[in-house]
Amino acid sequence: MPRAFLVKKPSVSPGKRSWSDLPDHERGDIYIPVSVSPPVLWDETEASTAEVALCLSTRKEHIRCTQKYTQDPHAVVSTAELPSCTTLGQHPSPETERIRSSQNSSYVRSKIKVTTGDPPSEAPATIPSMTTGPPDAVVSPCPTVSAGTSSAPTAGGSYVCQVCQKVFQFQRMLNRHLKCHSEQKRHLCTFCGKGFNDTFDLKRHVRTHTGVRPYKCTLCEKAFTQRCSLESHLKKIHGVTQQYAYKERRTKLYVCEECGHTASTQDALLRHLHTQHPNSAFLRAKVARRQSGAAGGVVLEENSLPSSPLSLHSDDTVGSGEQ
DNA sequence: TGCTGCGCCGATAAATGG
DNA sequence: CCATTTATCGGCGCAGCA
Repeated sequence: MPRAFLVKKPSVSPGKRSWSDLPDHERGDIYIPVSVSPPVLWDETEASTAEVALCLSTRKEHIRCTQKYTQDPHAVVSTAELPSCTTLGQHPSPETERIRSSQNSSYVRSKIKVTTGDPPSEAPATIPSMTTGPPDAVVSPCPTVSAGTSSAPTAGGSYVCQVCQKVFQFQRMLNRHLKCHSEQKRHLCTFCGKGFNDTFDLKRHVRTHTGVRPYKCTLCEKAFTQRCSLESHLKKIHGVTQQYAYKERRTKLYVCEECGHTASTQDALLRHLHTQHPNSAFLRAKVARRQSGAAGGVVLEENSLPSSPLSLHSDDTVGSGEQ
C-alpha cells in the first residue's frame, strides 16, 4: 500500500527530548505517564527482574542484550532457555522501576506521522470541533465524542475525517482512523509508559522491552520482533524474497509473549502455556473471559488494565485465531 | 442480518548504530 | 551508507450485539 500521504517529520533526538518544553500538540501521541504501575500478576517462580533492568539499562545495552541471545542458537530455540529478561509479568524491582523511569527520558522517541490532505497547520492535541466538510461527503464527528454517529454515506459514498480531511469509503474505516486523532483508548506500556491506540501495537512494542523475538531467520541466528524486519533481513542479507501475492496474509505465528516461544497453531501454543506457564496471564485471562461471558460480559479488572502488557495476552497470540 | 469494535497484519516512515 | 529497530496507521477478518 503506497503511503504517499505520509510526510516526514523533523527528527528529534530522543536523548534530548524534554517533554516539559513541548506543548501538548507537539508531543503528539507520546503518552505522558502519570502513574504507571504493572498489575499484580507476578509469577514468583520466575527469575528476578533485576535482569530485566540490566538488559534495559540503556537502549544500547538493551540491543546488546537482545542481540546476544538472538545470536545464540541455544537461546532462541527453546523458550525455556530464554533469558529471564524476556519474561513478562514479574514484579518490578526498584531497580527495574528506576530503569523504566529513566527510559521515559531516553528511550521513548517521537514517531509521529502526519497525514496530508490540508490538515491544520498546527494539529491540536485536542480534537477540534466539527467543521463543514465537502458537500458530498459525510462529515465525521469529533473523535473524542462518538465516532459512530455519522449518517449513511451520501451519493459520493465517502466519509471524511474532519481533522485531516482524509476520505474513507466505509464508516468503520473512518472510525478506526479517528483513533489516531483521539486521546482516548490509549494502551499504555508498563515499561515506559508510552501509549498506543492499538493493543497489537502495544504488544509489538512490549517486545522491545522483553526481548521476545518471534521471527527467526532460518539462514542465520538472527531474530526479529516484527515479521517485516525478518523479511527485510532475508531479502537484503540472504537475497531471499518472500513470494507473496499483494496483501496476501502470511501464515499466522502464535507467539508466547511470556518467553517468545512460537507455535504454528493455537493448540500448540495453549499446550505450551499449560506446561510452561500454567499461571500465565493469558491463561488466566482466558478463564476470566469464559467466566465473564457466563456472568454477562463483565470483564475482570485484572485483565482489562489497559496499561498492562499482560492484558495483551488475553487476546494476543490467539486473537483472531481464536475468532 | 447488518453494524461495530477489536485485534492482527502489512506497508512504510523514521531513528539508530556500526 | 546501510542494516536494523521501532513506530504509525490503513485495511481487513472475525465475533458480538442490537
